[in-house]
Amino acid sequence: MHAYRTHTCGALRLADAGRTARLSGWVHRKRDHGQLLFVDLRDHYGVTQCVIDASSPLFAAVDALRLESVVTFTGDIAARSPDTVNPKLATGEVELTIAALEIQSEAEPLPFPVNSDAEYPEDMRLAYRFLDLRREHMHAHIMLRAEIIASIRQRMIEQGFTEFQTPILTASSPEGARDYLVPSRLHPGQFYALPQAPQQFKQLLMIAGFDRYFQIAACFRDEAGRADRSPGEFYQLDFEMSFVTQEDVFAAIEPVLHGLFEEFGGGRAVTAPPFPRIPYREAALKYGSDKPDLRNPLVIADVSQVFARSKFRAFRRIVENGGVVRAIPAPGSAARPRSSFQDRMDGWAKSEMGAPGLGYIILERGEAGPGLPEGSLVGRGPIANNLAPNEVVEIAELAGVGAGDVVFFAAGPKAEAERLAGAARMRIGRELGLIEEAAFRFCWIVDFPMYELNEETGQIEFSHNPFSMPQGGLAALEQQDPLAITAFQYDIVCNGVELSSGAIRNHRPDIMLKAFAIAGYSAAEVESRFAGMLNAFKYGAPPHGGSAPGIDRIVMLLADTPNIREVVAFPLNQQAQDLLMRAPAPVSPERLRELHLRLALPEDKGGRR
RNA sequence: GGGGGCGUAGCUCAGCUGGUUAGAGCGCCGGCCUGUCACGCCGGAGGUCGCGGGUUCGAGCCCCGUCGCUCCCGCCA
Repeated sequence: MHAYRTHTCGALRLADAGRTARLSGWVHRKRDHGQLLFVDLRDHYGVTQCVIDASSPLFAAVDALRLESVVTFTGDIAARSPDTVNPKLATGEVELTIAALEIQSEAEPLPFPVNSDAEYPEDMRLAYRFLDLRREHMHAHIMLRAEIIASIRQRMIEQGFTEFQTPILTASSPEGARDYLVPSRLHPGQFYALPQAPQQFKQLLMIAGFDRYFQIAACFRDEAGRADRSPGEFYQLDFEMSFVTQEDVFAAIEPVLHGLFEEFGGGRAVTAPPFPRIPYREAALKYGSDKPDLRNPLVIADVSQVFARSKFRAFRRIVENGGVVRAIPAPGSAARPRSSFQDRMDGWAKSEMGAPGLGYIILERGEAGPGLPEGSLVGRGPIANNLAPNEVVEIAELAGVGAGDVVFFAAGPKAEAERLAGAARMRIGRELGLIEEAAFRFCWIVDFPMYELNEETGQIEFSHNPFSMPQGGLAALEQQDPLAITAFQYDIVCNGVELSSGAIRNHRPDIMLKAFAIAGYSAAEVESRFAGMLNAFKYGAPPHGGSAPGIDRIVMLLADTPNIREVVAFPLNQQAQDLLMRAPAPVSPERLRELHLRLALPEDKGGRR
C-alpha cells in the first residue's frame, strides 16, 4: 500500500465500499459525539468523512487531533446507511472507518478558521496566506485563474499566435507610470527597470518578422493600489499582430474573449462578436464614461440647447459659459416619494460627487389648461416651473422619457457634468433594478483623441500612448487641429471594467517625430529617449497593432469578486508590502556597498538631514 | 498628496437622546452526548471600547489631536 494514499479525499464512491483505503489530508472538521467521532479529512480534491468509536484504542489520539493537522488514515470503506448519506458531498455515500493513524504534521491553534467563510481582516489573511488559500473559495479562485490562463493559451495558439518571453530586467519604458528600478552591480550608478509592459519588445518582435505574438506577461508599476488594481505587479494577456487594421485586431481577440467567458461564465450571457464599437465622444455623452457598463440600459442625452433658450437662469448661465446640461432618464420612477428618491439622489450628488446638485423634472399627464389639451405631457418640480410647456416636451423627447418617468440633470463644465451624469446613470440604474443580471456585456471604445489640452499649463499633451498611429497619418498631423485628431487607439470594456487599451502603432519614424513635435518634443529628445525603437523602425517595420487585456481583471469578472486580491495567490497589500515574505525589507550595508548605493532617508524614517 | 467611512472580546458585529455592572453570534477552554456532517446541550474564561487630551455631575457615545484599516480622488494608458 502506498505510504500516503490509495485515493484522494474526493475519490471514494459507493462502489469502493468493502475495500481498504488509505487517505492523507488536513483535519477539516471534527464532530465529537462522546463515544463516536467524525473527522472530515480534506485535500485538494475534496472531503471524505472518517469515523471512529470509543472501542478503538486510537480513539483518544484521533480525538486530540487539532484542526488543520496533516494525517494519514487507513481503514475500510463502508457504505453509509440511506438516512446518513450526505448528498452535499461527492464522497457522501461512503465513509472510512479509521483503523490506523499516522500524524504527518501537527497544527498549532489557528489564527483564523479554515473551514468557514467568516470574514477576517486582510492583513491577517495575507500574513497567513497559506492558510487563507486553504479556504474553499480562495482555493476555487486560484484554480479558476489557472484554468482561465490555460484556456487563454490554447485559444491564442488556435488563433495562430506564438508565445514569447521578453526580459524582466530591462530599460524604462514609455508608459506613464513609475518604474521599479534594480541597481546594477557591474555598472555603478546605473539601473535596470522592471517592465511596465513588454510594449517595446513586442513591437520589436513584429519588426523581427514573427507576425503574431502573445505572452501571459508580468507587468510592474510602482503606483498606488485600488480595489481593482494590484499595486506592484499584475499580469496581462499581451498580444501584437503585423499587417493588421484595427478591425483585424478586434476580429482576432473577440472570439478568444467570447469563448473564454462562455467557458467560465457559468451560463451568464456573453456579448457575441462583433462587439459594439463606441467612439470615445459618444461614450462620454451617452454613458458619461469611457468604460460604460452596457448592462445598464439608460442612455444620457444632451439638453444644453433647450436650457440655452429657456428662462431657467441657473442652467442657461452654465450653457452660456461653455458648460453643458445632460439629462439622465429614470423610467417609471415618478410615483416614488420625492424624499426617498429624487431628494436622496440630490443629496448623493452633493455629498459624494461634490456636485452643486442634481436637478430633476417629474413627468405626468396634465389636465387641460390654457392652450393645453387634456392629457398632454407636463413637468413638475422647481425646474419645470421655470420652463415653457414645449420645452418640457422637447427635453422629454431628447431624453426618451414620458409620463410616469423622472428625468435628472447634471449641469456644469463639460467634463464635470459628464462624470456626474455617468455616476448618476449607474446609481439610478441600480436603484431602479434596471441592471441586467448574469451577463457579460463587452464593447470597444474607439477613436480616442490623440492629444488633449493640459488645463493648467495650456500645453498640448498626448492623451494616451504616444506610439499610436494618428488616424489620417502624417497628413492629419500636418493639417488638422491637434485636439481634433483621433488615434487608432481603443479600449476593451466589459461590464464597466476596462480590460485593456490597445492601438495600431505608429511604425513610421517621420510620423512619430511629427507627433512628438506637436506635443513639444524636439527630434533630438525623441531620438535620445527612444533610440532603440526609432532605430528599429528605420530598417523595415511592418504596420502592426495589438492590445493587452488584464488577466487579473478577467478572473475578477468571472469569479464575480470586486477585489483583485481575491484572485491573486500572493498579492501585495495596498501599501505594496508582502506581509508573509516581509518585502520590501532593508538590506545589509555590505549589499549596499557592492551596489554602490548610499541611503538618504527622510528624517521620519531614521535618516538625517 | 487630498477626501469620505470605520476602529467595542481572538473574529464578525450590536450598543437608543450622554446615565447603573458594556452585550450577541462564531471561535477558544471544561463537562455531557454512538449517526453527525455549520452536530447538539450545559458551564467558563476572555474588554485600557485604537491611543492622547478636552467638555460634562457623568463619555463606548460629544469635541480636538493622533495612529491604524478601508474605499474614493489624484496617480495609473
